[in-house]
Amino acid sequence: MSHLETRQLRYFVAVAEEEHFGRAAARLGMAQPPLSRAIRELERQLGVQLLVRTTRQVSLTPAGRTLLEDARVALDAVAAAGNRARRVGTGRPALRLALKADYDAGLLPGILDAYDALPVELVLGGYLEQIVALREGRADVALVATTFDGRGLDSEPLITGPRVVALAASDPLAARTSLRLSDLAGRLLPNGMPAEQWFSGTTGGQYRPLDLSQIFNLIEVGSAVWFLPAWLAERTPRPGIAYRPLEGAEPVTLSVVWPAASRSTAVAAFVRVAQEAARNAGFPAVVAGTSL
Amino acid sequence: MSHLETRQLRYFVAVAEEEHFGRAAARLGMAQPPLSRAIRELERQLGVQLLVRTTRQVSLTPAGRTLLEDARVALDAVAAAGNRARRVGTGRPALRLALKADYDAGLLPGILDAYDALPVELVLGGYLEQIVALREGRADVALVATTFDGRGLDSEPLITGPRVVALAASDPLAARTSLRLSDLAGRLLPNGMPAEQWFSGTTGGQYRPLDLSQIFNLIEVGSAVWFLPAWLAERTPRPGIAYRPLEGAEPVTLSVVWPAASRSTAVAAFVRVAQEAARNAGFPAVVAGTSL
DNA sequence: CTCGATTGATACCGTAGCGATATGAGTCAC
DNA sequence: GTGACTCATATCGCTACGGTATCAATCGAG
Repeated sequence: MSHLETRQLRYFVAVAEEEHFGRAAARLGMAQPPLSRAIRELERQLGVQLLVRTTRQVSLTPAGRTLLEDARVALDAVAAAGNRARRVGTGRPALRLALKADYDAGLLPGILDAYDALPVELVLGGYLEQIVALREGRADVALVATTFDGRGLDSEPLITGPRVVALAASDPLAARTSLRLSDLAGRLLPNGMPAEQWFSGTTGGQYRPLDLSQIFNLIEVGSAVWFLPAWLAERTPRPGIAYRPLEGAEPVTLSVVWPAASRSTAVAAFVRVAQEAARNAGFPAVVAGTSL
Repeated sequence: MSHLETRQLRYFVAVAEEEHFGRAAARLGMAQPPLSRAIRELERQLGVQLLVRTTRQVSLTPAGRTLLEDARVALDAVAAAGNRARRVGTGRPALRLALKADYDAGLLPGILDAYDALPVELVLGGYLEQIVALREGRADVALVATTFDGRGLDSEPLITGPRVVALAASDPLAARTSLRLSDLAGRLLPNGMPAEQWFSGTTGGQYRPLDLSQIFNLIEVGSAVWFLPAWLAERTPRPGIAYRPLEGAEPVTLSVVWPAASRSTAVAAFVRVAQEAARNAGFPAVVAGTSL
């Protein structure tokens, strides 16, 4: 029984995700025939059929589905091993904190002030990049503002607040004291996504991310609305923008997240400091209906 | 930047564990020169020195130590991915329960009776084999009777009881109502290990395992003593053997353990059934000093 | 100090296996 | 039925992996 190689798993993940040999091969930067052969060899090695191929469709068998899940975890673990070793060997040690720009609710200065165990490097990125950075060992800890797939990750909540909607002050809807999602049907988010799709679990892969100032520009001129946590809205008052509570939306929790396998004392200390900072920040329970 | 392959990690783990290229090559079933070259290439890829070589000694750098740890985790994850896929694809589904023979505290029949989600396959093995089987995906859940390295594993306690010592009924020490570890200095355990080493964190790799009947034979004739959980002793009364409480020993907890990454409902159901069975078994809080 | 033993590095070679190109075969749309 | 699409097969070239032979450095014995 020969050993599995990460190359085989990478190839399989590509095909399984694309459900298409040609696209998977393109994504991997190789031709389709050797990819087909590699997958066939993988199936022979495992003694298991992973994919059902017709000439028009590629679909996963149950074994393929479990392998897809497990292979992603395994590939992350391999990448993390390399990244962590590379990092320990080169450069001075530092705690790498994955952060979404401006999403720290004002806690960051206090945390960095109080955290003296190690210098802190910031790894900026959106929600998905944060999680991937943790899984691949490119970040040690993250501040994350959404519910997330917690496989292999531990977290502690820091602060919680309702979700609010940001719209142009001149918008007719700004006259209302609170809004519902259905009020915003037909409006667009800053990234171009229809507002009513926001809570329906879209990946957003096809929508381009923007930075905060671009977002606020779009909102001010009335060409977009946006959903954001109240603790973020409080910190960014803008004359041309009105924030209104969004009824029926789940509250948003800012959490500190780290790999469950981590036994780093530096990470543990950071978590403690962050929790302390959140308590001291004294976020009041924001009452729904408060005008921000 | 090229990708890490499991072959590179396997080679590195072998060299790092042996701290010797020749022995590592032998263990891998290959010649030494290509192994040296592979490690050098791995260091080049990571841009980090992993090993310090002199002609007489190979030792790990800090980066090498972290890579050794992470690589073992990653290799386990890869192996688990393959094993789980192989298993899902072939044969009927079953819950594979890793078990140390006779260590179920009598809970097993009740659990198997109540567990009807899936047929259950038993995977027998000692403590270490149980943990490895879970990590490599060869078992779904285990009943474990020792504290263990919980990295990547979740557990729930089932029952707890004091540790007792088993010795021949004719042994002079059997006249005492309770014993301390120091009373047993010079005695041997059934596997040949000196009794006083039992709690000093030995790996026991050099001592051969025995099955319960062999163990009890050795104890009956007075050539060995043994430490075991009270809930195991209760279930195996033997005329020629006396059980005495062991003062100063930690209580032993029987736990149900599973991979933290598992989201299998079959495993979750098993855990619930096992906890229920443990409650119903009505193990009384065993008072230290009780004669068994 | 010299010599042999030990151990990792270097040089060189044969080949397995990986990936590319060309082509075949099955299926669907029209 | 024909053309487009998609995966499988056939074949070839080359990379890179592993083996053998040898060198170089270190250490211990005498």
